[in-house]
Amino acid sequence: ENIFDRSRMAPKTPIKNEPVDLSKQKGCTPERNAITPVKLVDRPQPDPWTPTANLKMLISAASPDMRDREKKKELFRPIENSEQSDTPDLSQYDMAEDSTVDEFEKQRPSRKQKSLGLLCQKFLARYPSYPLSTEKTTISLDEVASILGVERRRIYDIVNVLESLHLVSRVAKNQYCWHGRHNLTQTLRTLQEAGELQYGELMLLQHKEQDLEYKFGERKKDTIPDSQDGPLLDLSEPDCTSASANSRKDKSLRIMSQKFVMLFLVSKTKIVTLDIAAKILIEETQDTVDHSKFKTKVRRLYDIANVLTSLSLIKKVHVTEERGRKPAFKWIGPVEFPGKTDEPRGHSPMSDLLPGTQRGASATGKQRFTRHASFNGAQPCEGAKRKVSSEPSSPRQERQDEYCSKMINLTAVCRQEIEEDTRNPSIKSPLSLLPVPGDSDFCVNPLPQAAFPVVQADVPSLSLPNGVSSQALHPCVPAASKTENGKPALLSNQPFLCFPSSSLFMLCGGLQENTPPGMGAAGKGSTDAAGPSCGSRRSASPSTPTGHDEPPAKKPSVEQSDVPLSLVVPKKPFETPKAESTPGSGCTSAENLEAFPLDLASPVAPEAADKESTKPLDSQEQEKWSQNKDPDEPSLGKEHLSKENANQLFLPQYLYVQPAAGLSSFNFLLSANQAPGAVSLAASQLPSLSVPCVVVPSAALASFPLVCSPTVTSPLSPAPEGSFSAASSVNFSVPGLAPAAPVLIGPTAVVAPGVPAAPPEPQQPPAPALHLSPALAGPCGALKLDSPVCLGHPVTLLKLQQPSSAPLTPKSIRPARHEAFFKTPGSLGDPVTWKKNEGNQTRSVSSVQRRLEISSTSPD
DNA sequence: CGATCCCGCCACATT
DNA sequence: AATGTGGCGGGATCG
Repeated sequence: ENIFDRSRMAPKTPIKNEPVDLSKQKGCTPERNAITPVKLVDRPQPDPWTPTANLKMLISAASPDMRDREKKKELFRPIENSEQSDTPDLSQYDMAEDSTVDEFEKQRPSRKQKSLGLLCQKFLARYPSYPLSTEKTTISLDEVASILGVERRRIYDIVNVLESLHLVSRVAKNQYCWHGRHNLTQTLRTLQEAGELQYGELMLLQHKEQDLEYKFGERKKDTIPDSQDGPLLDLSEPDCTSASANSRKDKSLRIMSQKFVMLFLVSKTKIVTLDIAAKILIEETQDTVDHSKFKTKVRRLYDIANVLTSLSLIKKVHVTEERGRKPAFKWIGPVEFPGKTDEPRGHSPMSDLLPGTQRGASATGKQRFTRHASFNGAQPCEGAKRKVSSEPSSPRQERQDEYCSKMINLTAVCRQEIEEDTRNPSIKSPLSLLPVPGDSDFCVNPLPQAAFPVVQADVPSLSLPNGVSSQALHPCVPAASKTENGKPALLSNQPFLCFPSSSLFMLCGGLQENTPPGMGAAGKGSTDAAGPSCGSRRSASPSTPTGHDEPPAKKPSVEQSDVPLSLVVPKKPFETPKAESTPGSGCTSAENLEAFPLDLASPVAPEAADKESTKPLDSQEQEKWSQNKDPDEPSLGKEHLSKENANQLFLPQYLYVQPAAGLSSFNFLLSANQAPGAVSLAASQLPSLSVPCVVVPSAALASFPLVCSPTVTSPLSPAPEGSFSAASSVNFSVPGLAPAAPVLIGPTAVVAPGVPAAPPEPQQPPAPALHLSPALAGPCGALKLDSPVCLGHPVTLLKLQQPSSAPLTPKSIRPARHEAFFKTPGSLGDPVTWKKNEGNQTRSVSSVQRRLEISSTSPD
């Protein structure tokens, strides 16, 4: 009702902002247009009394939806968009005018009408929840702001949150790409996994203390010299404050939003009180926490909560604790994500988003440059950039990591009594990794690379567990398969294991190229197997893949999952905390996510494949990535097998990559074991290159060439888009990487490919290098990679450090965490292997192995 | 009076 | 320097 008033009023208000210029708005995509026919009017200036009022009016006039909505709903509640609207408007208008006009005073729009929640609903109403894959809808901030009648600032609030869930991705300045909820499930799954890592323990405890927070020890990071992880984590966080160096921005709403969501996903009760969330999010500081800081945090949480409420993911409730009632929110979105779910990266799932925008990188917070670097690296492809001129991305990338996390205590969360609902026992399962595929084009983002680094690490750990899980999803996969005997198999199951091989595989497969990303959607996909095309991303179906969140089974599956995992799982309660400190790992969660896609994709992929294969739906997707995949493998043995496999993997196997086209001379060797990470990275990042790979059993590198198409080809270079996509994955593109990453390996354990390594900056050679051979580094960086170098080392792993990516690595960190989890007592076993530094990763591996009981020895 | 959270200043980033 | 982003918190409203 008020609304109307508003409208009328509007005219009067003086405007301040107002801006509205429609001019620019261009539009967006066709779809959009269709949807919203109107755009807006004109008029800007007016004389309105209230500032916004006029805008609103305009807006309303313009978009039917909005209006409806407004009226209808009050605030939050979900909206569906309906479109019904139109008609009414007119009438309204009229009405409005008549009546109120003067009163504006009274009526003022009431604060509620201007609430972010309502605004968000309006925003969401403008776009389809499940847009066709085919087109991408672009969103112009200016346009939307004017249409909705709000200042741009408010739109940023909404978009930032949506971006954290991958419902949109930033394409360029002032431009966002609407993805809808297709990938929401995947995103949530990823967040859940990340959340478990970070907060899992806490949750377990939850009840125990409420607030406890432990501090996680100090993060350790010690080991890691360089990188990334450390930094991220650790530092991370400061939250704000200081600003200083790290970008303050990094953290931001986006990250906060992801963390907030993570808390819900990890919580058994699915209810999180604001104060607890705020404490957790504040991370470190808690103790100290200034009251003001806390207050600010809460404020932000309200902002996020309003958006999430509009998405119908949460709802407000109150919990009564000892002290009394406290405001809280309950998760009402999907709870479980069966293993997979989507995967598909086909479309562009989140990964896209992530990478593209910012997420990817990350790395340290501080250096922003990195971004650039990354870009460079990544970019090579034109593709990437092509799209937007201004890409946004670069900059932000990093942020995420940053502070990842510190995790904290959440504990409390659960316990309280909630008013509304009770608690559910449910829960989550564990971890699976996510598969996320990346890809996609739409987003364009160049930066994918970053991500993967992390991945590896993580993956391993988790993965297995679920059988389900699998997240695999990914596309990647299989191709190669076989490389070594069994390995592949392994892959499938285990995440980790797989990597190596998988990665390779992927690469190989990829090589082929992918079709151009863009291609039509449908067409390409065709088969999986065949599919070289991987790239395409999307093939087809728009929605299918993931299946929307909704439908999916959310819960059902859930339960199952948990159990299985156990192995790896995280649970490690206390230890972890400190142990790993997790520095990095934890943090990254968000990033991870992002990262995941990339990485995961590869590694995981295998698994995914399996599942998928199983599943019907995915077929498409599968296709994509799979291209080659071998379904066979999937086998399912999953766990068991995997273990075994794993072992195998760990064994000294290495992969060799030959130089391929892209790289020129790049040769890689990966250790099978760790490689994963490495590999993955590569894959992810680089879109372009394809490299032939070979795996070498232990020693002999040379010999086998496996797979891969030697040539690469990738004419197109899908780089940009494709990169992730399955196809992409396949290829290695190294471009970016190459430089950055040094792939090389260190003789021993390397640790980390993932984790540790991450050098902060690309540019620098990573110092981290812990192991890397210096030489390599240099070259690599350059891009050029000299392969030779690498080769030299016997063992080695790869690590890529990417320049930009490097930062990314941090994400990897996560893995570390895993380690922690894993960390078993014994892990230390190999001397060599585990170095401290690497420890993390390595360790994790080891532990894993252990779990697996692997005998593996060290390479060589 | 506490819970919400709009509003918009202003710092930082990108053009 | 202009413009895009978005942290942040005062203080107005709501309940």
